[in-house]
Amino acid sequence: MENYNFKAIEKKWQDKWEETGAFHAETNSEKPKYFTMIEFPYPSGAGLHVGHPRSYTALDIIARKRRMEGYNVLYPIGWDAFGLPTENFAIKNKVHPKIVTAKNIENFTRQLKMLGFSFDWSREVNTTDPNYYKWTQWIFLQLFKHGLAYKQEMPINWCTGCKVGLSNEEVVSGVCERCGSEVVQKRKSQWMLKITEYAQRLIDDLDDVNYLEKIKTQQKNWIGRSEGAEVKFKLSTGDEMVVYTTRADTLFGATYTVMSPEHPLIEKMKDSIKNYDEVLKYKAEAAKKSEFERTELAKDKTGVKLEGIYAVNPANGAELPVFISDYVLVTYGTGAIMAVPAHDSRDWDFAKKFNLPIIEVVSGGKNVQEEAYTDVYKGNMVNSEFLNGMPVKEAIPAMIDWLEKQGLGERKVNFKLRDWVFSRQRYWGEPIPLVHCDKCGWVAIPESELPLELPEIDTFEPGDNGESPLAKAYDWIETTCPHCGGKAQRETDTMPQWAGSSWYFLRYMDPHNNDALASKEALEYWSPVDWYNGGMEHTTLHLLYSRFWHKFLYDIGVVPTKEPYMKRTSHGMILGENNEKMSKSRGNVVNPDDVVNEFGADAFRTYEMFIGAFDQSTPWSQQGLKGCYKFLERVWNLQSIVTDEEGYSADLEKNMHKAIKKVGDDFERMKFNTAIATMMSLVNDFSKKGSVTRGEYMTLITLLNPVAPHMTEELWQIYGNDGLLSLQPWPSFEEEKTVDDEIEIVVQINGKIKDKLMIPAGLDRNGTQEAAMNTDKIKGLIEGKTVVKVIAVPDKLVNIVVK
RNA sequence: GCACCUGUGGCGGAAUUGGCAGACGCGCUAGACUUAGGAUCUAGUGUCCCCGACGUGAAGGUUCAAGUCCUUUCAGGUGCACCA
Repeated sequence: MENYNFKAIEKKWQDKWEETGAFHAETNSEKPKYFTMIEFPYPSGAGLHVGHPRSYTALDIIARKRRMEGYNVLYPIGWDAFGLPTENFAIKNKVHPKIVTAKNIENFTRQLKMLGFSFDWSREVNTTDPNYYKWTQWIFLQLFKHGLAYKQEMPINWCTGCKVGLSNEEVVSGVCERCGSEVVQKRKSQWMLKITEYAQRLIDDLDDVNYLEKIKTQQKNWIGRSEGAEVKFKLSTGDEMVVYTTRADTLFGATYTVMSPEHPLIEKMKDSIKNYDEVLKYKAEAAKKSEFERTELAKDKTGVKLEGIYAVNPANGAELPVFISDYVLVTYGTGAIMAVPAHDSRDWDFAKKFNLPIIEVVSGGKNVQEEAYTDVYKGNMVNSEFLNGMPVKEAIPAMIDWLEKQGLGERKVNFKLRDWVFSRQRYWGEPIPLVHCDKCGWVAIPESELPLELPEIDTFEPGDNGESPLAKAYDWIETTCPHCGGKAQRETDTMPQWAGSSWYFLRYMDPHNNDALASKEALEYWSPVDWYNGGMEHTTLHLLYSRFWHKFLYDIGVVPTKEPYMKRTSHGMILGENNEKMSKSRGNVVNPDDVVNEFGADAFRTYEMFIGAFDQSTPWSQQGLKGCYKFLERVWNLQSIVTDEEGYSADLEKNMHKAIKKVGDDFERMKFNTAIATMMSLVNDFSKKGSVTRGEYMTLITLLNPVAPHMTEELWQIYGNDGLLSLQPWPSFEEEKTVDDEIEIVVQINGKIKDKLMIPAGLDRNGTQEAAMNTDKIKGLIEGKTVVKVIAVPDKLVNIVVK
């Protein structure tokens, strides 16, 4: 027996798999299909993080098991390669992002290949490849043609130092994450996508998919559906102010109203507002505040009363003051509210600050002068005329019915979800394939001109005014209008990184197609993705955006399913040994190259799966890694005690069947750690016994193959088997052989364990009870006491209740 | 502030359904082999006044029986941030 030489073994089998195309998926094979997918990585300069392989190994195990179960498996890989870090690196080092990207991809490819994932490399996609982004642009054009893309003035985060637009993630405490300069809001005309049109469907169709419950919850919270009413308030100017409320029941408790500073009515009424100067000043201050400041000052409410104006409460005719305040958002509801300080804590804060009356209309809480009472499940209406005595849950619809009858308001559903800001003033993204013509406005370029490639430019820095670097590519910008043939200019904004990742799973189905994003045939065969695993950090935006695009593509007949992903799971983070997030600055980064070099890919994969509960974050441990290496070595060394016997030995037969069942089930439940623990126990059994039959050994390495594929392939070959172990059938078990003949049960007296005994498995309730009561120990313990009750659970325990 | 998740030995974690808490691994202790051991093998390892009792962040409750269910509470993490 040779020593376990992982370096030679791993290289050998990786080459073999590649030569034989072992993991290539075939469209329209006779076998049932299985499409399993991980989030394709952003090829950063830092290389692979030990967090990446956690997800990749997990679904590699699923993919490999499915192949062994006879499925035609698609387990693809690609690159989400547009994006800021690459562009920033390019600016700093004056290299073309294309070159940086190619280099990073090369490194990532080397690292992924060294880990032996069973990806179908022939289907590799790259979002920055013009043949790929041709179709990203094509989808955008369809959205544009269907009226789902529009241009609007939106504020962006603008770094005064770097002179670039920043994403929200790059703004830390109001300053630029990289240079520390002040970040201000700058208004820019931006492309928007109408995701809000799909809000309801994005909630409803969650019923049809198998996502982890917490993922569904996050999606729903993000979309933020609320049911309420729009209520019309007459103003003293004769204008009408519409407010949105979910608590129509509290209308009698409204003591003032608030409009957001940006509300259009303010300008309309400027002649009636006596303190308009003050109002303008407040508006200017609010506009200056960054999003960050507005939220930071959440508790300290500010505002200005509109002098000379009042609103009329439609319920009781009361005259209410009208304020403007930045705690009311122009983007949500109608941009105006009725304030009920007794039953809303924000209104309560504001009322206290401005000394406004607080009227209780729901009883059941503490003194509303001390604290707002917001519970909607307890309490009854008071001070509310026809609503008095009703519980809140009844009062809400009763009030809305009344408002509708009087023509004073109507039911209304609102969503927190906003339309998707789709423009980036950046170079390294997909060009938006539109031109602006003075005569025709925004016009789509003909689909035959796709892809619209990024122009070659020398400097990737954005302009001083925050335009895209493309704004300086004058030759590229100037073009003719496809509609009227006149002069026109190209759009210089590019798409966000979310674009390419919103549909990449479709491209995997048919990655080299030049006539469509994928053929009808491929889409029909492979859709939907059966199992998609990724980080919890992508479960809101990325998932929502790609579901939105997919629904749109479904509506226009491009894809055959409503939902892109049938099953979505998430993995936890791997932390540094010190229990902190891994980062260069904390000096706790583990490099996969080092691990593989020292212990091999199989040990790395095994440890990544053994490290802890898959969905939980957990710290790295070099010792734990060593333990897994030792386990593999023990499996390897079992060779010295293998017998010629083909089947299972009599004394270990049950263990074998149990293990096959347990390992298979655990893989499916993503309990990889306990699956490996089961195999470790099996190895312990063999060692203890001092021998293992060839049949047992072959089953063990087959079960272990998805986790440690290289070593098990080698052992498979050493034992004279033909073909790849990776393509052998998954071991089967017999249910009846997973049950022991005799089972140890526990005998309790008053819930405390007093005795244990072996009884035949499957013995009924009475038999179990009888056996338990008749041991000498138990007889002695219950002697002289009154047996009140006996609970017998077959195959488990007997509990004797005595007095 | 709101939502979601997690609290179990010295450590990572097990305990699919309410039914033997601590599987498996690490670490530690002792022994064997050895010139040597950061190698390998064997045995032990929740706590305690070691009979027996106590133990799953804390306090209550339901139950014959609770890590698991309910109520309250504390701590940590993640997401969202005045969404009316």
